[in-house]
Amino acid sequence: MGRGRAPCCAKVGLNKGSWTPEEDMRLIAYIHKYGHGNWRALPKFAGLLRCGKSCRLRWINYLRPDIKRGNFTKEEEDTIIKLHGLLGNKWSKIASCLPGRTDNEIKNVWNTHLKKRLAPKEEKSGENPEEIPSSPSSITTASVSVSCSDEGESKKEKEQNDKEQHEAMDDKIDKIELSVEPNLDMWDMLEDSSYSEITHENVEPPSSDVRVKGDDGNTLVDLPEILIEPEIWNMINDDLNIALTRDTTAAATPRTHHQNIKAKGEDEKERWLQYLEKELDSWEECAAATAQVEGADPVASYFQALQASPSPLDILY
DNA sequence: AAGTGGCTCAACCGCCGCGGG
DNA sequence: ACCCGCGGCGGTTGAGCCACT
Repeated sequence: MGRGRAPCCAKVGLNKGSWTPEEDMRLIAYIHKYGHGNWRALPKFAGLLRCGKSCRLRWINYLRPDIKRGNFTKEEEDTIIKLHGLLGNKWSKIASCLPGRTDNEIKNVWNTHLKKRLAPKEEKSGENPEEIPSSPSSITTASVSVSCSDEGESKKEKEQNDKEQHEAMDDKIDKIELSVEPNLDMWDMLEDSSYSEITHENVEPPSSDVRVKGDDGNTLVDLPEILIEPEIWNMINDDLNIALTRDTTAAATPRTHHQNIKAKGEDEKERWLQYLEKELDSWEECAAATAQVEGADPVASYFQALQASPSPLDILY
């Protein structure tokens, strides 16, 4: 603890453990519509029985649009190894150099795979791979030009940090080459669609740009942008593909999460599009219905409807 | 088929640094 | 100068999965 501050949230009455699809959807829909200016307050406004930290972690490590799924490539592993040699256990810094990968993921990969893989070499060479090289000589064979991004930072901070990092690196090394993919700046994309950070001083969330009009042309209700932007659905694309690949009528062979991720293909994409269209209709129906009731929550209505008519999400979990 | 041990990874925990009041 | 709230980070945990016996 820092200076005796209170816990980030009152633990009593809050959900812990694995996230349910409903919680995921609530978080996605809320963040996509209102942003996450205040993690502490977010669960309250999103109707989630989670602490802010849990929401933040779930978003950053799993629900973010630019998360890359699947196994690490050889290039990515090499990058991690090299950067770990440079930076040590600075997982967030390493992650910033691997677009689509999270610090948590990298940490897991290091602890479960790379560390062990390097262990035999360490025994042979007598070196400890976890130690940050004390001198540039230990990495003289490499030559790196790193393009890192710290997505959570403001541009000013980012520039400053980048400068400091590069200066620090320059002190340690001459030049190291890493194959780093071009940064995927999904945040820019999201921010363009009224995604900017907000504070939650008022109980009422800000109004949306997205509205549905009634037959008379009057605005009926603010809708989550999930209605019109398929990109947001990509966040859960992989998981939904799992559901869609299952044969819901026959006794399909159960498949693991990893197997399903690998099973993606054109057929799944087609079926996904069909599901998307169907699902968007569901949202519109719920939104139209809740529009008749002042203060009604379209998200809540959506999930109430889901209980009556299960979607692939229900099959998935 | 059942038991078991190892592995994976999502999630939690506690601490730290920063910035605002 | 100090206090406090918050976001972020790194270490750790444990449930679920899988391979092997």
